[in-house]
Amino acid sequence: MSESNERPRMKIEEAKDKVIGAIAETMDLYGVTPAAANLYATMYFKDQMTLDEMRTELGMSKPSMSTSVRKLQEIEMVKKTFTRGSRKHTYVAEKNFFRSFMAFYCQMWEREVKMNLEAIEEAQEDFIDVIKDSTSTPEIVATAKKHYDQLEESKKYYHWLDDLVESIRSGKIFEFLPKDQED
Amino acid sequence: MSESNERPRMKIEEAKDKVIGAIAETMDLYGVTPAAANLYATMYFKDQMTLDEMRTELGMSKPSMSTSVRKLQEIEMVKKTFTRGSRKHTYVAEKNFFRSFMAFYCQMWEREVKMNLEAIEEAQEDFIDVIKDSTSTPEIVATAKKHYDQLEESKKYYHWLDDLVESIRSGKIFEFLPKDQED
DNA sequence: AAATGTGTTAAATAAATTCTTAATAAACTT
DNA sequence: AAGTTTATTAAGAATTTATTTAACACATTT
Repeated sequence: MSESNERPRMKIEEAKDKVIGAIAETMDLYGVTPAAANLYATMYFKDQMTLDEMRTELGMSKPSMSTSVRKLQEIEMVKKTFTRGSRKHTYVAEKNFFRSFMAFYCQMWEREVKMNLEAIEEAQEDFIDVIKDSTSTPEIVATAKKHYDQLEESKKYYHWLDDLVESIRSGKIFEFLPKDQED
Repeated sequence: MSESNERPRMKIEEAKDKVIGAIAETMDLYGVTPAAANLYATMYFKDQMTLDEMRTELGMSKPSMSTSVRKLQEIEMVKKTFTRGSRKHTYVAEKNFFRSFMAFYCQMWEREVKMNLEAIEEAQEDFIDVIKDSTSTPEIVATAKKHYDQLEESKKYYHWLDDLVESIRSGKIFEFLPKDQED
């Protein structure tokens, strides 16, 4: 077994760990738990993993792996695969960062656009009511109008963000910014 | 004072609160503390604020406001302004979401590109050493090569992300995706 | 120069989140 | 159909993070 090829084996592990550390560190700035971040980074170098393999590899509990892998599935960074003959579920990490980027940011931005535009529409209606209200003093009307206009202006941004999402989803953005740039 | 224009005044506050709530909720998904998120959203409807005004407005401690506003300055969503005659520092919220977007994501992505590319370069050097190492078995060499190629492929993504940052910083992206789209 | 007002830092408390152990449910095998 | 394996859910423990209170430092004014 130990044919003294221990050193290169160790070096491979160290090299992987450098990348795993960097990926995990950036990921948990993305609102992912440390366990999920480590898990994804670990899976990045594996073909596929079962929950038990994850547990032994990361030295954590199985439920922790279960919830982490589910979170990663939600943001489409991990997919469940069908492995014939094994009763255990197997999971594969998305290794194409373009797809991870698309899944993560489009989901996040769409949510942001939806939530904020809804709030803005409601608020604008309220401001209009105040402007039309005869009991409002001129000063109050002026304030309402100012806020209304500010919100109206901000909508441009949310529409732009929506366009950005669409151009990423459709792949059109890669006509503007090619994937394989030379420099 | 109370000329029975209480109702429109209240309605304005309610309308603002709807938007403040939405902004704050999306913001703390961005790795900002609740206090900072609420603070920014509150400042969004104000011309400028001092630390004491923030404290009374949000009902929180002054150090909390101090650290929050500093965090917001770091991501360039708040700027310090010079107010003649007042000893208190005054702060203004960035109200142009395009600029906030630019500051926040460019900073985050640049950091990510830098960190991960550094780790990748180091790891790739290690993999090359393993490949050249005479004590490495063919199987180990194959593994090292596979990982090396996977990292090489991933670099395309980071270069693309870097290009994206550049096109946002320069404003070139708005030639591709205009700010004022009609639909 | 002393004193007041303002902002920041440090330590401690409070709150929230993450992880684990234990129990339950589901699915597959014999 | 019973038993075994696997995954999930629920509840509890522990760590981490956020906020506050208290002390400090700085600056400005008198």
